[in-house]
Amino acid sequence: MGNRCENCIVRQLNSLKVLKKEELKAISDHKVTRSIKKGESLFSEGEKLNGIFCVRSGVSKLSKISENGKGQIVKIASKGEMIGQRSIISEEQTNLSAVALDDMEVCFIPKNHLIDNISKNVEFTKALLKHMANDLKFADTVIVNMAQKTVKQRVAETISYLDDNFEKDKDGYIGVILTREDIANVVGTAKEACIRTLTSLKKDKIISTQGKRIKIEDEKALYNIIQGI
Amino acid sequence: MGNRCENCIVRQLNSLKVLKKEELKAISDHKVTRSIKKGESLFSEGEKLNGIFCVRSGVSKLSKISENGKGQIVKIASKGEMIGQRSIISEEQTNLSAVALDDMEVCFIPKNHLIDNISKNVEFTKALLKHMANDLKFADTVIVNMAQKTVKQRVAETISYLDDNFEKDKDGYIGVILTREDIANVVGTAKEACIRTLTSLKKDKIISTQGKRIKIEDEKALYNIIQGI
DNA sequence: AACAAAACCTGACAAAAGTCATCTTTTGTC
DNA sequence: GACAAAAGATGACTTTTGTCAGGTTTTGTT
Repeated sequence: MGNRCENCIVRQLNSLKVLKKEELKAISDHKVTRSIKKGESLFSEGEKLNGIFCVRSGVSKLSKISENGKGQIVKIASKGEMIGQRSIISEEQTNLSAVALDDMEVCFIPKNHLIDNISKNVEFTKALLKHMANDLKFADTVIVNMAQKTVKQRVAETISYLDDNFEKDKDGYIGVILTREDIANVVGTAKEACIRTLTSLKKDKIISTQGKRIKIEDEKALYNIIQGI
Repeated sequence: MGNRCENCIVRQLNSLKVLKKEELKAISDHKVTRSIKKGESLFSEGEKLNGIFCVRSGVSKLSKISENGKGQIVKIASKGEMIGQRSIISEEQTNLSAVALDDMEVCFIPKNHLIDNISKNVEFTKALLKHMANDLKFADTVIVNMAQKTVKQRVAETISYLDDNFEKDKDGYIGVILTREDIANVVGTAKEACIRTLTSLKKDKIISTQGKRIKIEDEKALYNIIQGI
């Protein structure tokens, strides 16, 4: 396997970037690169993880199943994202499931090599800490949105989020392809309500679609909807 | 001020417990103990904090105002809780407001003394990291609940949460006194819907109330409601 | 290209929750 | 203890969202 962490561009995007060359080498010697096909699962809720996944390419959804059986997507993770850090840090089974939305390439980094670094390298721990602080802030915002915004506002917000955080394709469409049901599961609503909302946004020329692909046509109007104007 | 951190019981409840005696002394020399009256604010959304607050007694609500003007309570913090850590770690203005629900006693610990410890003491950073990982897990659960549970389930969940996490008074009532509106703002619903739900729970002898005080009468039934049974 | 499976869409209706208006009770203060 | 202010409660009505049932289109596979 010629993919050394030291040379991996993905690393620049996450907390691993603060590690020194030797530390990265140690990790690289023990990591395993895996290919995951669209629809396959990286791990499931309740599993005990033995390490984290670093996404090299492709996109994964992280979701949690509620008692009533509906799944809630809590995060869409793509290139550079590290998946599973939280449960490694708190040393407990994972509270989320991860499923590939694309064909993916991920590196699996065994737990003990990370824990070594957490114990020895304050910079790394600090980087993780900052990252987690940001996740937490984001989570607070999501809670407020869930609690107080309408389905339409949340759909608009989700589209805007995807547009901001993932590259667009050649035609200007948002580069992550989600089914309507997946979008509904991000938004926290029923598939039908999600479809209806998208239809209404299309009618108002705020977005356009082609199959599952979505393009924003009127950014300002979308923003106004998010704000509830 | 005779209250030295080294001797403070509250410290046992949070990440400060891993600090060594000398480190605590340094913090203690620079902390300021403050009394905050019921209804007063510790800080407001958007403020830049110069340190964190460690709660010695009393209870505070941490909330976020959404664009439509409604407040969402994200956390109820009581004895031992450290307030403001997140924004100190990510070095940005706070995303929450903190208001006292009780008369409170808090210790203000200036930022630079904490940052010292974060940089020098890996154990402390690790403790913070674990704490934040737990907060994040909890936040994920709240997101799912908000997205997928009914108001009744969420009200029940909130009562159960308060019952589990705060001491009860002599008569067995939950020890945190929230207004109906505050409960609604935790649950993410309107005051009226919250009141109606509590009324219905009373009718079914699942809880009883006396003024603002709430007592759980039928824990099992409450649990079933949370589960949507 | 044909087919099946999956995903998408729409209508009709039911349930949940929000809003407004009004009244009652509690709380705090003089 | 009287009073005003705040909080609680309830009814009537509207809006939002969920559910079910039925179609259509897209996608992937052979």
